[in-house]
Amino acid sequence: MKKDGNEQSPYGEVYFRLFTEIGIINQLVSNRAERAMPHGLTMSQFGVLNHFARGLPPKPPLELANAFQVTKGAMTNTLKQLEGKGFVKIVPHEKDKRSKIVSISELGREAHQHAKIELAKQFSDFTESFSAEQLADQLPGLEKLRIWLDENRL
Amino acid sequence: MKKDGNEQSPYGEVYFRLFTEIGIINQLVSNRAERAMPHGLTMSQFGVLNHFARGLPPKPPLELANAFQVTKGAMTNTLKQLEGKGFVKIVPHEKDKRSKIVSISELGREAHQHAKIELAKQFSDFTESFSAEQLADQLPGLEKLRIWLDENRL
DNA sequence: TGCATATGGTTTAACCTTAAACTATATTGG
DNA sequence: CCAATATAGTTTAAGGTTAAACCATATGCA
Repeated sequence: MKKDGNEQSPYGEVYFRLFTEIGIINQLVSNRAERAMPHGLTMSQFGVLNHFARGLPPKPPLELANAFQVTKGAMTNTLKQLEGKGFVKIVPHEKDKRSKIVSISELGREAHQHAKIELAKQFSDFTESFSAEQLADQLPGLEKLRIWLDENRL
Repeated sequence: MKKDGNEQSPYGEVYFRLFTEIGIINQLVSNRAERAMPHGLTMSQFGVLNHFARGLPPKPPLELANAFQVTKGAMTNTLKQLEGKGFVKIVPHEKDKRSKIVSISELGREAHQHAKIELAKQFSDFTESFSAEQLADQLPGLEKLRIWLDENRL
């Protein structure tokens, strides 16, 4: 238990390094992925399409904003782009007139599929260099972190 | 080896999920960390201070831009902020008159130390919930990914 | 019922990042 | 040596994000 700010404490270093690694990986992966996106999709837009394409049910913008950890304003913008491209449908909420319901369109499903193919191409050199087992081994630990961080947001 | 765009292939799903987890964790961690930053520091600015505070030698802006995977323009901005706060010193490169050399100042070291303390506070609930071993176990695999992605940038 | 407060969504201003144009200095090859 | 090209850094415009102000509708409670 270090008492001053020198903070060379082994434990502090470990979680600090872990988050640093994750930050760098995220940067490098996003960088690659962005460049591969078709239809002028941003990662945020792809994220929303992917959410619904995975089979999750239609939901209001606010729920999407929470799911993706962005502000309502950011989601308004993302959805406006997607709607403009015809990739999502946005209809008024039947019970709550303040709210809306977002769902993916057929065109949106096609765009998502296309985007996944482009992503697979963009990462083909990666997928050739790492085995599925190698990657799968990392997943449970990361999921634990993600779930905890998600349930303990400040 | 799937042939169409359905892309439900187990392998595709694994690396996709891995990157998704990393993206979410990064978002949640950045969110927390941003709010804890003292001195009006952004994460980018803290990153630069941290780089030098870890003992790495003075270097030109371009090297920093490469190290952090941002454009030269972004680094120009980050360094301008840091210089304005007196946290880094920027002097002309002696041999190459196009270039400069960035180093951390005493004030910068103090700010970095302060920031690390605030970060530790902000993540105290996290550090109480995960053991150092648990986190350390994740590191080697992530480092492998990071190194590969860094060496194989597009 | 009706007013106070909370909630969903949009808008605005400020800020950060990128890509690309631009300036200044280095390097290269004829 | 000098013209062509490359490199370091700055600037600019466009776009995304956040926080906060702002509507409109809901909810709670006297």
